[in-house]
Amino acid sequence: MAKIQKDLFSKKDVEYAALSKCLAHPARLMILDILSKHKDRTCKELVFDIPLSQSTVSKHLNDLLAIGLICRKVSGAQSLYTLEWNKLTRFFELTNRLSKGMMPHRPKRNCC
Amino acid sequence: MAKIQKDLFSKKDVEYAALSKCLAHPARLMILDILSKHKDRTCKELVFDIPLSQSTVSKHLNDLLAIGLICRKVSGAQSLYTLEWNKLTRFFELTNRLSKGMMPHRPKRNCC
DNA sequence: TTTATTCATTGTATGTTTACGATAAGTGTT
DNA sequence: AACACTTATCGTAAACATACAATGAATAAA
Repeated sequence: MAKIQKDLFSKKDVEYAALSKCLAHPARLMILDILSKHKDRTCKELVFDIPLSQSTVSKHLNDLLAIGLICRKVSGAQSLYTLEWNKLTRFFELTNRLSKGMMPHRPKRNCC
Repeated sequence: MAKIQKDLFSKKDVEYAALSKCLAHPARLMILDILSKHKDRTCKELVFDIPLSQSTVSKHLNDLLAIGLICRKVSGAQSLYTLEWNKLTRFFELTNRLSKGMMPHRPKRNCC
């Protein structure tokens, strides 16, 4: 019983949780950051910047691909990765909505 | 070798990844949402709203406690949980900063 | 056609997460 | 003191995540 029981929760929460999980690793944050500052990057270039093995970086790229945060284009012997801006924007918008849904209730003082 | 190699990445990325991981489960999102709309909640009340067992909800509460997103006050036989607004605000601010650091480079058209 | 380059995938080891039932530990009640 | 109530923790099990070396597959270069 390790799998999250998705059917028990709202679609919105499940989607946001899945996106959050993708941002829950420093290497994946680095990849997104690098891709946001360059039109595209090859796997090799990313491996050069990220202090992990080629196969591990490739795995992280797969995770980001799977949820649609990045895109792959094969070009000869190499793979070109680009950022999926629409998906990233969606995450930021969802966070904003979440923030706006919670923060209005914020009290003047905290408890702890 | 399953542990994230924290020393290989920036403090900022490690902190943001840890916070993201806490938001990466629908049950924990529910807890934060409920606590944002009520001054405090007992464990029992949260268990009533969340479709998981008492011990599992308690575990999620511990995770949120550990990173400082919520606070516990013992009151007689029960535990009162409250939201740590400062910590939640910090997450939203970090996301905003991340967004601002990435989005300026957004091109007019996407690749895929 | 060999050889090198690039990258995904496979195999493997280990640690973590999710989940529940059962139990323990505390408080309040009778 | 005995009982019920609330909650944390322990024990357990299965799935998932992290990481690397090795291998495979495809392209480019010699």
